[in-house]
Amino acid sequence: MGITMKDVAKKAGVSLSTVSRVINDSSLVSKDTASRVKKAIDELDYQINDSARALRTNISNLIGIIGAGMDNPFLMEVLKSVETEAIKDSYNIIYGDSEGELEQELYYINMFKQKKIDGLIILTANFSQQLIKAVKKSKIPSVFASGYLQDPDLPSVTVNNIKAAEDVSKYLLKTDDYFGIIRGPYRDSVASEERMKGIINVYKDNNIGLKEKYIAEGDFSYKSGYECAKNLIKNNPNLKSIFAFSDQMAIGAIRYCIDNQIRIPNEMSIVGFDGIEASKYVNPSLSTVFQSGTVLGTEIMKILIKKINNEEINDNKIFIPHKLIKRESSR
Amino acid sequence: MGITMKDVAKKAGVSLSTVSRVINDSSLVSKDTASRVKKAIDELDYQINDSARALRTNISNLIGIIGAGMDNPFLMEVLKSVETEAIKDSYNIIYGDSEGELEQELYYINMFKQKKIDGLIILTANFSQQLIKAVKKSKIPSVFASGYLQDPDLPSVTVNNIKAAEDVSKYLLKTDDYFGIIRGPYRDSVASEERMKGIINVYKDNNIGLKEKYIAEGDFSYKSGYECAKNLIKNNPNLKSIFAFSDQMAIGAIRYCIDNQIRIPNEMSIVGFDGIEASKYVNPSLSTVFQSGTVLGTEIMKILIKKINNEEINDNKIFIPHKLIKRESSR
DNA sequence: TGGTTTTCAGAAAACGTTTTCATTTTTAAA
DNA sequence: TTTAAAAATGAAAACGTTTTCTGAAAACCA
Repeated sequence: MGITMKDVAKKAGVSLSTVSRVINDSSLVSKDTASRVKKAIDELDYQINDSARALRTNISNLIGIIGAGMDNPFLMEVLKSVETEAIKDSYNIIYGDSEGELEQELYYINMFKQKKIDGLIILTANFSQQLIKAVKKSKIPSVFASGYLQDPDLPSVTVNNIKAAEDVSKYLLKTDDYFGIIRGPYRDSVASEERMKGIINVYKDNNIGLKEKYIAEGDFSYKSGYECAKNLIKNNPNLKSIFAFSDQMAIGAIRYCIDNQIRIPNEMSIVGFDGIEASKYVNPSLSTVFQSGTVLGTEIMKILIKKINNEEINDNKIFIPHKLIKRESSR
Repeated sequence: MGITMKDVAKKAGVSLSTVSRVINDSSLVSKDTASRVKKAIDELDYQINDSARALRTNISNLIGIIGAGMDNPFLMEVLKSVETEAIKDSYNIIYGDSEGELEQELYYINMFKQKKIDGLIILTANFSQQLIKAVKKSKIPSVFASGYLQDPDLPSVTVNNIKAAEDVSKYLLKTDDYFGIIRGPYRDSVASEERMKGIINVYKDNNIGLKEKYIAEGDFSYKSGYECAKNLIKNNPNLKSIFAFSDQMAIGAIRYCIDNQIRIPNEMSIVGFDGIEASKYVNPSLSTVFQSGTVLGTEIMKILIKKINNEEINDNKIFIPHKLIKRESSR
């Protein structure tokens, strides 16, 4: 088909080995021949064949990402950041959307294994024990995002969900006796569980009972935020505050209040989570726990590349900073 | 390293060729041996090596996407849809974010060529003539999204930008003599130019002059929407309506009005473009031109797969439907 | 000068598939 | 039965790299 190393070798009057060495910046080739080879490469517009190289070296320069909930701007920011970091080391991102289904996750792991990916990133809001097991079994260097992992072998990079939820809880309980919670899905939800833990901590510290009826289960979407707000408010007529586990759900909740003439923040305080760009612009602007998707992505790649290169990792449980930002949607 | 076809062959007591045939569902292998081979594959948990296969067949089952502006939820929806379609045909998506820089675009094209991608999707709001030329030169089956392409060889899938802009213009001119425009970047912007054309058509039909001062250049972000609204309103004290070329910019513009006690829609009508999910939930809810990112993605893949398979394509300029949705942000 | 090290370059094997071609076995036809 | 055709299998080459091993040339040292 195209131009191969053979053509370059012939044109430059050297052997295949030499061309290969030039391409890989091997030291054991003289400047003279190196430049001659480079010239030939340029003139022929030679492109290396990565399949052949991958076959021979068992290195694909591919990093797989299994994601879900990509309608979430925060995860998007992470994805973009990961890509930006990856390309600096000449890694390409190969992306699969599992929609949170285990079956699909396993399917992608399989595909990615066949593609000989060098590293794997699990970028889903939830993950099940089976997934963790499958990732471990695959032996692919991996990093989990968005939830603390018990397993000491598997690195995770995430905001400190417990601490962040504590911050929000303390803030809301300053003006209120209790607050409604719009959490993420129960199933396999690591991050949501951690945040619940933080809330429970603060409730306990204040000797308040956290009742079941304060809690609604959403799926991080605008729509579920809207519905959950409706349920919470109906079940708790005196409710004055809501903590939603994503900005999108918080915005949905705001919309419910607006549609029902509930004034924010006078009659209802709403706090979100993530600090997506939109949170600044919605009306009322949204109080939220800011975390940087860009930082998250960068940290993920840092640790993943270390794993790929078999470098020492002193700490494989990374927490990225978070900050409670108070805006118009809360008192 | 791992299990290879050789191991399977040995275990099943057949030759390499036979194993290969079983894997590829070749008809010329007896049911008996086929099931024997399959059993061996299962028992050994054999995984094909895609590098080797790609080397031999020159088919990678990889589709490259060069994207930009992935903070735009609409493009994200397209990306997700493309991935969902692709996986149905066992294609994996390999994604590069060019940030709209030609240099990076070319870099990715190069990388992708080396990876022997089977197809290429250009998913950027803007594209330059150089990019088009480079794509064409690469000989990779390609599809452009989000702007009509002159070149008869290159397929494009997009909303009918001219028509959509005409719809909005007519709508706004019903209650107004003119309106402000927050457009996309001038540089290489195909979609923005098309929309401007639509606006100009309607202005001409109504014998109105479209003045320079009605136009502000944004970059599709919330922030630029905010800034552009500021400039437009300052330069046109009597301005009553704004048409923004993305929902994000429209939401930014809304925020500017709110911050400055300009009542929407009484004193200012605002119409966006894309119909992202958030447009329903913001306050006031946003009038916008809805287009389906999912449909766009599906159509892109349909045509791309045809190109990859060298199938006849009767029409390689596809327009997807759009619909002007009137909500609270406009009269 | 002769010998030793260092530097540079080539030959050839290997990576794991697919596929062509040849061969054997089975089935069908006579 | 014998022969021809069809079906099933195997051997081996090929895809385009990297890398080990070996050898030649150049540089260094005494």
